[in-house]
Amino acid sequence: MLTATCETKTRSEGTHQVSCGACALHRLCLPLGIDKEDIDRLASIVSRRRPPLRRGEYLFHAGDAFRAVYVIRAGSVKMVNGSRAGDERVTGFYLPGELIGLDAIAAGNHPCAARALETTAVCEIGYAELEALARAIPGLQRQLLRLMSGEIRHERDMMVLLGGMPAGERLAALLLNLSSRFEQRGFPARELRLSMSRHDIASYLGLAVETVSRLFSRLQSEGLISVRRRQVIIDDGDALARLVAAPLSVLNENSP
Amino acid sequence: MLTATCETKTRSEGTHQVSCGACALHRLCLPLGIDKEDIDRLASIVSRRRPPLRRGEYLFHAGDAFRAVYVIRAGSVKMVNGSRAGDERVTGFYLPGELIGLDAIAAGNHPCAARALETTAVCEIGYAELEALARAIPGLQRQLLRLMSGEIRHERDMMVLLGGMPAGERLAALLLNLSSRFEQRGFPARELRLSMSRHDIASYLGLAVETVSRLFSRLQSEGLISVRRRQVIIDDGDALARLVAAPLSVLNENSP
DNA sequence: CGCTTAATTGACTCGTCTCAACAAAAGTGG
DNA sequence: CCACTTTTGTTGAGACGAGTCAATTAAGCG
Repeated sequence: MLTATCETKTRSEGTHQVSCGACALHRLCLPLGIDKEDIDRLASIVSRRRPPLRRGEYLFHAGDAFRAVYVIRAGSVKMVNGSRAGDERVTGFYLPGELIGLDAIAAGNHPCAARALETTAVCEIGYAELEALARAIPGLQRQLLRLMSGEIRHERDMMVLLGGMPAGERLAALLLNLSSRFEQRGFPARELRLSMSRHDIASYLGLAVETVSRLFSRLQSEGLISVRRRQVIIDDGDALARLVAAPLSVLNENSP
Repeated sequence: MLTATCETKTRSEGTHQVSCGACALHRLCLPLGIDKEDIDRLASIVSRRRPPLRRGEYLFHAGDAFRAVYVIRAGSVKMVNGSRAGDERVTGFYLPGELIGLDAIAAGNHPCAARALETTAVCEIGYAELEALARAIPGLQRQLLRLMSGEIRHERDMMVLLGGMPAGERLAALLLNLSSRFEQRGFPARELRLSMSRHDIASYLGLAVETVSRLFSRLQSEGLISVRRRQVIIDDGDALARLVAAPLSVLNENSP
């Protein structure tokens, strides 16, 4: 196994072969707000996982013991909640620079599985080491807390979306969300190449696959987007945004 | 104003009049896993907010600058998302010992308002101080991260609930959740005195008030609970739990 | 070039929302 | 303390959105 040997060597000699400081994603990731020298200390506890995951492979399974958190380096990942097939639900999509596994701290094991949507490379960070280093580097602690706080906020927004918005607005919200995250990463904001299937999208948005498919068609026929399979072009982002912000029913302020 | 004077005095002289170590809630709250002496340091940055909030009063509003986090000492609070009336949505209910405000760290202001459901007392903890102290006390940092992680996990569970479960199971899940949290706090697990209105419950679960009302009636007629207004008795907790765990459709494992 | 999987579209069904009326508490003021 | 209004909760009838079932087309992939 030539490959395996090669990979092993890479790992043993090059835990921080490419420093976090030199990483293109450092503005989105843990290093944000950390001094140059401290970044090297961070890099020293980051290990790149040897072979990239291929489409469909699991980074970890639901129930796995929690040892490390991961940052997507390239590719994308979906979080899947639910042990047995059938009640499987996608709870999130993660792009390069995003940190996953933080939801496992409390219980000590991963509540969801992480599964690659395409060929995906990740950085692995032992949690014990991360926690210790966060104590030593104030900026790291701060950024870690910020990222977790942002995650809470995002999940809450999704709660509101899933709990109250009609199907069309859910899809519009997802497209806008992906668009802005793509843009942050240097991809064109209006040309999305979705790595996830309609099935994944439907599961994430709490809809049936058929509904998602119909919605893509409808948004296209209304001139808001152009769809060709997983290639989506946002033609009228403002209209999409207006959809999402749409005030539904007009209720009055009511007591406590 | 005798009361006001008294309260003011209490605050100025007794920021940590009742130490966190002596607090009945310390097993649920930040002090968990912290040494006795360190608890005093924690107590020194905790201030009790002077007059308790009365039903309907706000602890903070959506958009308020983020300065502190709060722990419910007594009473209960709802988190309300949405600026103007109409798109108001309840995103959570918080009981004694629970920490709120962590979702504000990332953006620097509160995304949701916190509103008292009944007479409610809180502890206020300046975030700058908390962050600094977390660096000095490993156990505190750990507990803070654990709490945030738990919050992420909980919000995610709610996402799954709201995205995929029928109305009846949503209500059942809420009742069971409240039941176990009541129990942790020393209240009887099967006799719930709900502090929130049907309207709040409906908003939280993403349902219409009428649907919630009907569901209470239905669960009662099925013998699972006994309802008299906000007094709920859980007669068959196992049946409720079975409802929640119910596997819906049987889908097959499907690729990436 | 078949075979399997992914995606689209149509017809019908069902759950939940909306509208509307009503009942029971809980305040409010004379 | 009682009539008053205002909340809060319950219940019914009809409408609509989204799910299910089913058939068809278009891609991947070996």
